Amino acid sequence: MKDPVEYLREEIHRVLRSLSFPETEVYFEKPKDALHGDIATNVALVLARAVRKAPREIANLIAEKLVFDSALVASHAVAGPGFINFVLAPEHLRDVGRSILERETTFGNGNELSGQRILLEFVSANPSGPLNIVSARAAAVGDSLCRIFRARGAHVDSEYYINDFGNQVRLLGESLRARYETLLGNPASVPEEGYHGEYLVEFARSVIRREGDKYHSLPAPEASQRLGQLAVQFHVQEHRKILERFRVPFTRWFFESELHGRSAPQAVLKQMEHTGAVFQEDGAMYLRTSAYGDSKDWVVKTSAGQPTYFLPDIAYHVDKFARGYTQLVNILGPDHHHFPSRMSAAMRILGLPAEKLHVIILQQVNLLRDGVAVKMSKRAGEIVEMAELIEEVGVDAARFFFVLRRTTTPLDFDIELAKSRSEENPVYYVQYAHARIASIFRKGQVLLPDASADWSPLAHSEELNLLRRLRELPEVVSEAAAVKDPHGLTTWLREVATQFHRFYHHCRVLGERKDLQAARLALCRATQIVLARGLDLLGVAAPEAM
RNA sequence: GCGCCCGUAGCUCAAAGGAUAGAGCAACAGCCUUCUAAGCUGUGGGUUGAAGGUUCGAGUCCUUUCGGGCGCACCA
Repeated sequence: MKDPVEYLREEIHRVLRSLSFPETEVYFEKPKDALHGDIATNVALVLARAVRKAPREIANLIAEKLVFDSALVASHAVAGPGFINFVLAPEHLRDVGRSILERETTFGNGNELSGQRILLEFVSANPSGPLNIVSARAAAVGDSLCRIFRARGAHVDSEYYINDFGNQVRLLGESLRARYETLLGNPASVPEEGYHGEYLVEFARSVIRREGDKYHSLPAPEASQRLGQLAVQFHVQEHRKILERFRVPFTRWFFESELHGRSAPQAVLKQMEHTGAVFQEDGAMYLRTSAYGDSKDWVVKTSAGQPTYFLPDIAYHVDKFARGYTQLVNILGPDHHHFPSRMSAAMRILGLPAEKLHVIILQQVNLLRDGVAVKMSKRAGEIVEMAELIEEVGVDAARFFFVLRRTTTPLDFDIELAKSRSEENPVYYVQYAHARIASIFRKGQVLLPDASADWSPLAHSEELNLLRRLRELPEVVSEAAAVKDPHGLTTWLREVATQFHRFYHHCRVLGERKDLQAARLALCRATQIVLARGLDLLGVAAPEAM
C-alpha cells in the first residue's frame, strides 16, 4: 500500500522543480478542522519570501500542476492564507482498514528509532519506605514510554536505581532499631532525621516474628547496619511487587552499592580532578559545574570527607554511557529540577556527550476525592501509598489517569472519578468501545474477519471517518515518542472511541445485507485491534465485556 | 532573592510557529419493543493573565510584568 504522504511529497517536489521554485523541505500536517481535508501543506506560505509572490498565488500555481493517483487522493484545494488541502480517497481509507487486519498488533509501529538504544530510568525511589503516588505516575509514564519507543523501532531497557548505600541506609537502620528495641520493651527514640513512618513499626514486628530478639545482643552500630540492610531488601521486594502488579517490569534493578564495590565514585572523582574541574573550599571538594552553564558549583565531597550523593550519581551516569546507549532518558520528580544542568555539566567535564541525556521533570500529583484535596503530611507519615491507590481504583484506571496530562503539568487525580463507572470516566469510555465490539462478535456468533474481507461496501461517512481515525495511530505513536510524552495517546483513544460510538449509533452491523455486514464486521475488527493496541501502549487492558 | 513548571470556556485540559483556538465535564433540550444508554444527537459558552518584540503568520519563540505551584543542603 502506497503512503499518500510520501506520494504527495514526491509529487510536490516534482511540481516545484517544474516551476523552477527553490528546493525546500515540504511539511504536511493534519488540519485542525476536518472541513479542510485530511492532509495539508503550508509549502506555499514557506516559499512566499523566496519567490516574492503572494502565498495564495504560489499555492494556485502548484495546485494546478499537481497530478494524483485517484486511489489515494480524492481532491485538493487551495484555502485560507495559502494552504493546499487534500482529501484522501475512500479507496485508500479502505486500504488502511485492510492493512490493519493484516498487520494486527504491529499496526502503529514504525522504524524511525531503529538503531537507537535507549535507557529509561524512572521511579528509582529510596528503599526506605513505601512507594508514593508520584512514583506511581512516574511508573505509568516511564513504562508507557518504553512501549512507545519500542513500537517505533528502538531497543529499550528500563532501569530502577536503588540507593542502598551511605548515610541514608544508616539512618534507616537506626530508625528500625529504635522501633525494634521499643517493641522488645526497651524504649528508644527514632533519630530526628530518621524515618518516622508507622510502616517501620510494622516491619520491626515482622522481624521479631521471624528472627526474635537476635539483633538486641549485637553492638548498636552493627545491629543498625544489619537491620538497615534488612529494611532495604524488604522495601526493594515491596517496590518490585507493586510495580509488577502495575504492569511495570524493569530490565534491571541497579544497586548503588555495586558502584561502591568497584570504587567507581573514587575513580570518577580522580578523573575529574585531572581535568582541573575540582576545587577545594572550606575543606570541601567542589565540582566546577558553573563552567558549563550551571548556576552554581556543587559539593562532591564534604569537609568531613564523605562523598555527597552527587558523586555516585555521576559514576552511575558514566556507567550508563559506557554501556553504549544512544539515548539516556531520566524521569525525575519536580524537586530535582537542578539535575539536568548539574549532571550535563558533570558529563561535559568528563568529555561525555551530555546531549544524549534527556531529563523529564514530571510534575506533582494532587489527590482529590470528590473534588476535595486529600490531605497528606509527609512528616507525620500520612501519605497515600501507591499500593492503596491501585487497590482502590484498579490498575487500568490508575495507569490511564496518570498519563492523562502532559508530564509538565501537575495532575489532579480524583479517586472517585477514577472509580466511577460513568460517562465522566474516560477510561471506561474507551474500554467500553472495545467491549461493545467484542459483544457484536459474540452476538453474531461470527468468526473474526480476516484481511481477505471485501471492504468495498463501506462508503457511509461515519464508516470513512472511523477509518480516518484508525489511520492516525502510527503518527500518534510517533509523535508521542518524539515529544517523549504518552499523553497524546489518551486524547486520540477517546477520539477513536467517540467515532466508533457514532458509527455504532448510525450504522447497524448485524442483520444488514450480507456483503455490508461482512465489511462492517471487518471495520469493527480493525477498530478493536487499534483500540487494544493504543491501550496496550499505555499498559491498560482492553476488556471483552464490561 | 535565585531556579524550574504553569496561566487558554464555569471546571479539568488539548492545540510539534499555521486557517474561524478545540475536547471532556458541568448547564440546557432531545433519543432505549432494534448489535451493551458505561451510548448517541443538538444548544449556549473565549480580549489564550497583561504589555512590547521576532515572523508572511504567535496560545506556541524572545523581553518585561502580574498571578499560582514547587524547589533552593557540605541530606538522599
